[in-house]
Amino acid sequence: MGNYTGGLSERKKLILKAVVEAHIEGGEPVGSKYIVQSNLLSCSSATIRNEMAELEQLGYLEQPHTSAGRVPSELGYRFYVDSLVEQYANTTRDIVRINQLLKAKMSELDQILETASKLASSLTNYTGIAIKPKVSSVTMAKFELVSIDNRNFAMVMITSGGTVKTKKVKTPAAYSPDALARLSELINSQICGLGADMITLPIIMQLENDMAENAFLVNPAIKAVYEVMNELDGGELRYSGLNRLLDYPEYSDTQHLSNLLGTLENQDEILELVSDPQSDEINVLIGSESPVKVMNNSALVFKPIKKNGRTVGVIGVIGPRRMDYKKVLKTIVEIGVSISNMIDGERALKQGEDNGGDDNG
Amino acid sequence: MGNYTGGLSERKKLILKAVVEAHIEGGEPVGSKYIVQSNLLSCSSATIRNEMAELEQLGYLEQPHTSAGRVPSELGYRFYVDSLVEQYANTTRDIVRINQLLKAKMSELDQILETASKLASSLTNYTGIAIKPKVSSVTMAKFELVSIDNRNFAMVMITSGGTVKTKKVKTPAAYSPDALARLSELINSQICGLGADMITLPIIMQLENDMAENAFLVNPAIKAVYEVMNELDGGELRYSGLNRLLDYPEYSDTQHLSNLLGTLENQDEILELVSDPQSDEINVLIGSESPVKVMNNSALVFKPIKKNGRTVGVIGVIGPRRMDYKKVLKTIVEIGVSISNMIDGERALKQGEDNGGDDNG
DNA sequence: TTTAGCACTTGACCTCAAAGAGTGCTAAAA
DNA sequence: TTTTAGCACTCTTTGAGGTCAAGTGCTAAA
Repeated sequence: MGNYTGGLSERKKLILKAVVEAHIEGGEPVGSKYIVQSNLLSCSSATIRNEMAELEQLGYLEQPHTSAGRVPSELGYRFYVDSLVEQYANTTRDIVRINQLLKAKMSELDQILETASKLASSLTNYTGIAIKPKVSSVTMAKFELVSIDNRNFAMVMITSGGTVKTKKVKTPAAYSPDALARLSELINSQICGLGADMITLPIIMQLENDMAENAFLVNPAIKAVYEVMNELDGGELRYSGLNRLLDYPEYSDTQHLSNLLGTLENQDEILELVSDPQSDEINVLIGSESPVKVMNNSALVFKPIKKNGRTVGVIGVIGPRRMDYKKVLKTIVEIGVSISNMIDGERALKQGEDNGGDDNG
Repeated sequence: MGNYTGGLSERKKLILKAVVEAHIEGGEPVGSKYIVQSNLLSCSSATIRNEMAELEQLGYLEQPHTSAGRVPSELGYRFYVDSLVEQYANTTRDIVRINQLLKAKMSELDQILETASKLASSLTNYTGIAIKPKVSSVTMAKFELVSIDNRNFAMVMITSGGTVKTKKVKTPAAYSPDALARLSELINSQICGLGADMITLPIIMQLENDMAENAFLVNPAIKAVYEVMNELDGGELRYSGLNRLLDYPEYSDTQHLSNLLGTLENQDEILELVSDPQSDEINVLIGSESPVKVMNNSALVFKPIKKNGRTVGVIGVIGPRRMDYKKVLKTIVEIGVSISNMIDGERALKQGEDNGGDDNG
């Protein structure tokens, strides 16, 4: 990219940019006169009108009705955002402040992400999202079985990613402490390192065999392992600042807002959306670029959070299509870097092994 | 109560009930003519008008403006609800279906409550809430320390209530397996059974003393304990069906809706509200009966979930003041019973020490 | 290629009158 | 004493009509 002009004259670009920014700010169609007043250009409104008519024909602008000003089309936003992305791809300034805001009692990733989402929301005035996304190929690194009473024990699992999960297991019959210790031993030696799809029936039968008269403990335990793996696989999705949606007239249509809220709550669609990012850096989905229909009038900006090259979370914001992309991109990039610094200790940006080389624009 | 008439003639009660139900259904002021048409009463509209005028003077009805019909006042709803509460206080039927709906992959209380909230929302068409409420006097029953690597370990804590919580602990220096075992031993003997406010400095210093050269492990561990206790203390609050709020014109005022969403998201106020129920059975807060100002036009119906006499959660719904209390009360009671059955195994309804008796409706 | 000017279109907004719903009150009926 | 019919009154809702301002497209001149 870099010098790719997109087929637009320099003046058209300026006008397009002016229209987009004016519309983002005001929310209303932008007329030729307004552009002239902002004197970014030295020409008359008639000239602007001609240019705008062409921009409309090219698909960058739209006209709600004959005598209204112009509004950016999806393509218009896309053009605008692409130019911004170049600009912000490698921003790392101003992060000090965000670092400070995030630093409060943060130790677990979940908490970091949730706080980050709140932060993103309050800094941008849109709705923030935080996701612990679908992580395929989770394996277990370590098990510990903790007795609660002789019919219940807690299963503590540490995944390859370092996440700790616990699950209470209720056994069909009373067990002895020895049986539990033996089970722990076996699971640690047999199951560790396996993914969900590698724990097959033969392995389970072998376990039952090895447990002899305590075979009844195997099934509930394995079930717990499965459940945890699936839980991790599902991911968790949290929003903050949902009420900020209401600040924008775009969502004054009750039906539309209702649909959006419903979709957001359902989680599945959104999770799928962000679990499969196009870029490892910042992603921007404008309107119908998102496969979720109800988001046709909205935009979604998000950024995967990586640790040692693996995606461990996502942060972002959701808002109207006429989102203040400038502010949002900046904020999300900064928060992203800040989180990376936090969870990776010093070496925040390690050279990716297969992430396709360099990323300095 | 039972036969307490509330000072109203039987006819006034009938009229009040008719007005409330008509308004709940239609959302609009109810005129005298409408009441006549529903022929629950055999008298003319003029008579109804006289009665309604009196009901208004008594404070049970309100008139939005001179030539509109009547709308129930808060007092009117309260009267209506109180009569319903009598009716539903001991319902236990129809629970079979709810039982089935809840039975999917339910093992942990968190999951049960969240699913119950969704269920409540979809059955009533209002917004469902599920809460693991503020539980003061949490103590720890058991600790287990699981090594991750020589600078990190996971702390597994089982509370007096049987909840299992884990916390990752990062140590300021590398530690030996022996040190960890020793720490585990000490914590289990010293901290178990203590509440958050009983872990005092002398105790911590004693621990450090006992750990000798491994004293550096004590502080991070104790910090983790504190964090878990506070977490439990805070409770967790989940909503489902937020979009259903939009089905009601009461929330078409954007500003109002925004405030409500903000309050709901903030959690603190709502948690406090439901953590201190007036009744162990079903609670109904109508409009300004709730101390949360933004809920003046809303109603909150909730029911504590008890296990062995201790409150372990809350389920309920939030909706407009003109809520279909009949349906909601029935639904919440039924879901509540269903959950109780589930988490208590067989003896779902233990003879309350102070819950007062039988319940075969 | 740019600009000035003008006719035209369109949604936003205001006013006004009519319609409709529901009341309170009075006087007659039960 | 209670209920009912009838009527005048009040207030909101709705729609038509008219004005206004914004912004355009187009033409002709610079």
